[in-house]
Amino acid sequence: MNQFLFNIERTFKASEVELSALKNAMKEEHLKRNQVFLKSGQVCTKLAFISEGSMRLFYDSPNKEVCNDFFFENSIVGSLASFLSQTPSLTTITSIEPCRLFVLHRDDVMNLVANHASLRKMADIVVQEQLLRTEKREAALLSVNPEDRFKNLMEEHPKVFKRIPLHYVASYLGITPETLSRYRTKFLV
Amino acid sequence: MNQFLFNIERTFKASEVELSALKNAMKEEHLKRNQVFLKSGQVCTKLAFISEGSMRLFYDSPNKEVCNDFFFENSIVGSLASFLSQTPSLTTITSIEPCRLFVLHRDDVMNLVANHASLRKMADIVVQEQLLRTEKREAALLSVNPEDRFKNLMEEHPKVFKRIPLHYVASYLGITPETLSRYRTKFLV
DNA sequence: AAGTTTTCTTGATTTGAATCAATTGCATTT
DNA sequence: AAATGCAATTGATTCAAATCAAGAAAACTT
Repeated sequence: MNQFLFNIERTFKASEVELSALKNAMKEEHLKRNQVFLKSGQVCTKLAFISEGSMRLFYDSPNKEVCNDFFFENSIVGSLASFLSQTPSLTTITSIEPCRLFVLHRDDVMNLVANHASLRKMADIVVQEQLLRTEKREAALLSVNPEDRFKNLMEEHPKVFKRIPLHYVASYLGITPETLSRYRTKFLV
Repeated sequence: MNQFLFNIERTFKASEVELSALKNAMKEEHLKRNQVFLKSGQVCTKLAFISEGSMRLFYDSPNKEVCNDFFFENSIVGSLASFLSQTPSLTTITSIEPCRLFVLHRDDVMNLVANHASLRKMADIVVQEQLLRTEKREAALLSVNPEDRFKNLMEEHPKVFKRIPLHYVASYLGITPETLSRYRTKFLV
């Protein structure tokens, strides 16, 4: 949590008052491995700052799970689309490793952003980053072939391969676990 | 423009005052075929309501263009990520058919949403819809095979095939024009 | 209207990833 | 430590889409 608050103070020039308001709203929660944080169909009523651990966000469509994203310590997790629109989430979010979370409930978030300019700015940036991320991901899925997507991920986020089960990584890359396994032997040995 | 204002009045219960504020801020502009509305690298400083015509938003990466989305009359176009963050746009937006636009500049948008609750609500919903749309698209690109993506698009947005050059549609679907052509003969004849 | 360019189609071939099928490895449980 | 179940690898085969290569058909230009 301190890391989070420090980032906010530095990045958004948040005041003491704002920081303590934020701190008071955050409740510590723990998840074991493979526990559900948000189930698709439910409305997302909370966001979490991940202090330790890793999580994944995925579509659990009838036939197969599709892994959309991974989250590690020092990032904020939640279904923004559902959280903002208060409509049922299309995605499920679960822990991968055991997690220490600092949870913010929607009412508190709404109060905080309504009353504190720097926190409003922070919230806007969370949304912007999500928009940028999905825009890039869309383009990558359309224009980069699977093998290069693998190479890019290896280069940009090597820890994904160390901490995330590979069949989830395969799903994230849009390939089968077999193909991922072959890429690994092809490029690592 | 009237269609747009009517929608806003009905959906967001905007008052007379709010509607006329919005109306005053909108400037009519016309685009010929294949004219640029926003070039990648530039900051997106305006949004447009499309009154007539069609547009496309795409990544113009070095090797190939990747078409991310199409827009038709009665929708709002712009790079939200760039518009909100005021960072250079990753995407380019051009007209496909000749367009009649009603353009809103950023300063005006910011003033309108700061001063009018119903317009703020509208802006939030524009962002939410974008988040939902990209979330779904991501999942579709990962979990639906190209042929089914084609069939879904045929079913959900048949006008795309009538009004958009097919090589753009192919790019949107993540396939080559040749493959799209084969799907068409396979399913239509 | 003739010519030029762009878009779309059709066919032959290649290629890369999925699928099918076992096997091995690893970790959790008892 | 043995047993169970899940995860990852490896090999053989199939299949779907890309690529390569012309042509045909529209759509602009002059």
